Amino acid sequence: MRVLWDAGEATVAEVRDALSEDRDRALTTIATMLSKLEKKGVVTHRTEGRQFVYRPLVAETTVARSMVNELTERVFGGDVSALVSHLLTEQDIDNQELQRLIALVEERSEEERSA
Amino acid sequence: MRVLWDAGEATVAEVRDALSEDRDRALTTIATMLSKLEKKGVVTHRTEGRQFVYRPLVAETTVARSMVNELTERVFGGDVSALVSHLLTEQDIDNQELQRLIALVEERSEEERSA
DNA sequence: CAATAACTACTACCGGGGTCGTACTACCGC
DNA sequence: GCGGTAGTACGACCCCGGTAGTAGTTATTG
Repeated sequence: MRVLWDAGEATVAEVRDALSEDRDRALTTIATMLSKLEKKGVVTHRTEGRQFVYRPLVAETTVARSMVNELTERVFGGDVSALVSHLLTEQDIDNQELQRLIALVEERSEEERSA
Repeated sequence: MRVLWDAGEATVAEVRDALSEDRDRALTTIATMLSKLEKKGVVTHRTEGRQFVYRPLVAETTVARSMVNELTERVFGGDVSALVSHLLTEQDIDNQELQRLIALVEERSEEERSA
């Protein structure tokens, strides 16, 4: 998952190490997960010595897109504005964050105008 | 779930009817779901005649908040701006939608300034 | 060369969400 | 009063994601 996105590729042990701050899983747990992910087609591996080096097959943004879409659909009936509105009113957003959001939206607005 | 949010309260049959556009489940399916939801503490029911009338116990915005939080955490490392940025660049947003977003952000910005 | 360590393969288990069938109960119409 | 029906209770499955143990295989090392 995330580890592979960040590292580009990694062995089972490397993935486990990268995840070790989170919690300690058995090595076989990681190996099983990676196998299952491979069976699902989202990662692949090559053999290097006697280890497997795994590599993601789907881009992080692709997954992000589908997850955001799913959430927008399920929770906000597909209305992106409703999601943003929720963000602005229900989520904790400090002033600094708000400034960044304004900058983002304005930037996008610029692009749109020149397009 | 959603049906109860919308209707305020509903019997098993009403929930099934409201969901029937989606797909046809057996009545017992709905009843089981509602029981499980009740055991989880998110809905409750009163008895009216020989039917149960279910009512949500948690607000929709509460659930929305936790789901959005979870997504923001898992996918964007807790960075709300990253989520919005993703929305602006990766998701399909038409001009009209963008205008609404701008209005929303500006409105929020106003409130912030006067606070 | 033999013991051990490093890895993967395979299988199992658990919990949770979703689906339903069967059993039970109480009411209603005749 | 009795049969049928409307409705819930309970338990059974299935699938999936996460976790891990055990077995088997290959390399390493003394």
